[in-house]
Amino acid sequence: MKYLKPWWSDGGGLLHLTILLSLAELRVDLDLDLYLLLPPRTLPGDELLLPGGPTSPAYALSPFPASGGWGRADQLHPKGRELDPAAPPEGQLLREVRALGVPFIPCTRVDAWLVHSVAAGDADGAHALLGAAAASSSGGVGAGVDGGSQAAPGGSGDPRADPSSPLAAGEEEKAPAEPTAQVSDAGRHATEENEVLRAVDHSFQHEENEQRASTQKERQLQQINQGENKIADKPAWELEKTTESSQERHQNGTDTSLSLEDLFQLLSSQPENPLEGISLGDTPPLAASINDGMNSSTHYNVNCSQAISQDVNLHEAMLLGPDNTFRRDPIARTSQPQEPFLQLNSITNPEQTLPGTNLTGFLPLFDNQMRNLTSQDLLYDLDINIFDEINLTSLATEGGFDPMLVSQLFEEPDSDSGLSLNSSYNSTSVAKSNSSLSLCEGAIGYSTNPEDLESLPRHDLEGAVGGYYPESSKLCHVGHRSNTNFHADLAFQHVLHNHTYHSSALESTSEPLSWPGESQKMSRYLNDTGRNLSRDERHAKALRIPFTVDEIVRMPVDSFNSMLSRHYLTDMQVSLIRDIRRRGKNKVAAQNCRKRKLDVILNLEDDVCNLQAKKETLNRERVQCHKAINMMKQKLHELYHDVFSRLRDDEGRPVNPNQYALQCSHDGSVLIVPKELVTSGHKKENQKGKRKSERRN
DNA sequence: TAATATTGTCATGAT
DNA sequence: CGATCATGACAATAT
Repeated sequence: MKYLKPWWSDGGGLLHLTILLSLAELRVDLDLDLYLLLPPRTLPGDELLLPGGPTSPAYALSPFPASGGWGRADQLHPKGRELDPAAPPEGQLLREVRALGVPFIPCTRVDAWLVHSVAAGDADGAHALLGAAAASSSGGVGAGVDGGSQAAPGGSGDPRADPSSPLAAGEEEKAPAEPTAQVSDAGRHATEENEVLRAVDHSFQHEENEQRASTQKERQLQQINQGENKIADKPAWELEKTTESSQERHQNGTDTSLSLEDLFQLLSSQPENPLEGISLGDTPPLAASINDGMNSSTHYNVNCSQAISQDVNLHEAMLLGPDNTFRRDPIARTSQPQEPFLQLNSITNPEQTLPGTNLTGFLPLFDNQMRNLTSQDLLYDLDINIFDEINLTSLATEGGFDPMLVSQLFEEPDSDSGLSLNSSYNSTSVAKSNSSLSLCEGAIGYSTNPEDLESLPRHDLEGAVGGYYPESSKLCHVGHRSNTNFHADLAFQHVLHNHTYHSSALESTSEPLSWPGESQKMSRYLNDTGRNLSRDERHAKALRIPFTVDEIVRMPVDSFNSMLSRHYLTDMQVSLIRDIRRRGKNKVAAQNCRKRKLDVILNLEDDVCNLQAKKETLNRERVQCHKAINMMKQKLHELYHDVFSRLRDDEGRPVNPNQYALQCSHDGSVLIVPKELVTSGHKKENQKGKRKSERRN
């Protein structure tokens, strides 16, 4: 059981933000929700550690092995206090959600249920969600747009209504702190975003909606601040108008998007509401729901790993309709990856993170986020770090395909670190860390939203990108495009490249998740300028390349060529794609090369150390040998003199050792031989030995 | 601010 | 012959 650090774990209201965003996306786009909320690289058996910031609770999500899915709510157990004892039990919005009367679903519960529902075949649930989404797109979900809350903003909801909730028992609630400051802070964020998004959404401007949207926003903000709990039934056109007037909302810093209460209300009002019967402590309904789904539709009878892909299909069915021009590659259909390819949205912009989660302080922040999540904005990249580039692209979009503008972009002095393949710089070391980086890096997807298509000039669609994958330049939605076939390719490629050098840097880039601030590499992309796209990524955006840099680089050559042939790409696009691929490959090669060189250096250093140690050992042995030899010489010398001291010649006189020498014969006898004879004999023996050796040769 | 490390990119040759 | 890899060299950037 390991703990996974959530990517939004920079504390504060991110947990609540995630909840709200998830609920908001339920309304519009289920797959977005999954993409957004599925914890990256989370596997059954993992325990997800949700953020435990100073104002948000953290929970551990345990898998529910009985149903093969993710944990029931009653298996959620608080972990946050273990990490942060000072953390209050739950935030204001959670209390508000609980007070709605619908079964309370914490953030992780929503995630778990979504996975469970779709993956395990809860067709009803999926249909309900789709219905909600469809109704939303057609304006039928207008109910509750006001953002009114059924719960008292002060947390009047009974947190103990659901005994199974980990939040329920005996947890005190923290009162909102400094709502005014929170609101102003959120407003400042909204202003900053508005300035950027104004250019981005230039093509989406509808002046006639601005006034109404502004009025709505003001009203909603007022309701939020005053804690109004009523849910207004809004007509369909109003919701749609809200959707279309996202840009205007950005400008005003307020929003008319659905509140979480409305979303819950919406979900609860569905006749086949998948949430029915699902309570935190009510397991059988969940299981029944799953079983029903499996029985009612084999279409959803997919395993958990297929859920995401299936969800993409649902999304397409919802957004495009039967007569859309969007074409899915049949090969891609059949080659859906069997393993969950979890991606995350850039929705958790660190810059938008606020520590406070009190109601009045947080809702404006949520409001800001919701602006980016409603309708077509839901598909937008929320990372304002790239808005400058998007802006350029937007200009290109609006004014056609301006080569000058593109060339200017290409000539911009900012030569940020080129590619970012990670995205699997999955962070850095993946091995330690991982790839497709978050925050859009290396995983730039493109929307198939027909609204985006409508907003684009026709010649753009035909000339620049091709007719099959029209994407909005404003989009940086991770994994939104149905490139799941390529995900399999990526995985396969990753395996294939295992025989090559496994660069930690590469691994890190391959990591689908990078914790903000964790990697130095990350800081490089998320610098002070807020720029997080590499040069090639920006160029790709500028030229409206319908593929991510990561795809382009990692795709097998066959897939790459077929991809180029399948899409109508301009020469400039093809050239850029090939350059991106070449540079990406070379970057990886350079990383491998450096790693290899470093390893060689390290190995050489090790060899040097080993050889030095061996040399010292040999030196010591040599000294020992010298000592031993000297001792033996000394003993021999003493023995020699001892023998001669005892020898006497025929006349009884001592034998001079300088004139005679001792010589041992073959039969063991010792002879006293004059040294002249010994030396001459040695010479003769040496000559004989030489002759013998010469004969042998 | 200088020094150093890191990283991306290009050119080139090898596979 | 094209794609890819390996690597030295250079430049930009980060530390």
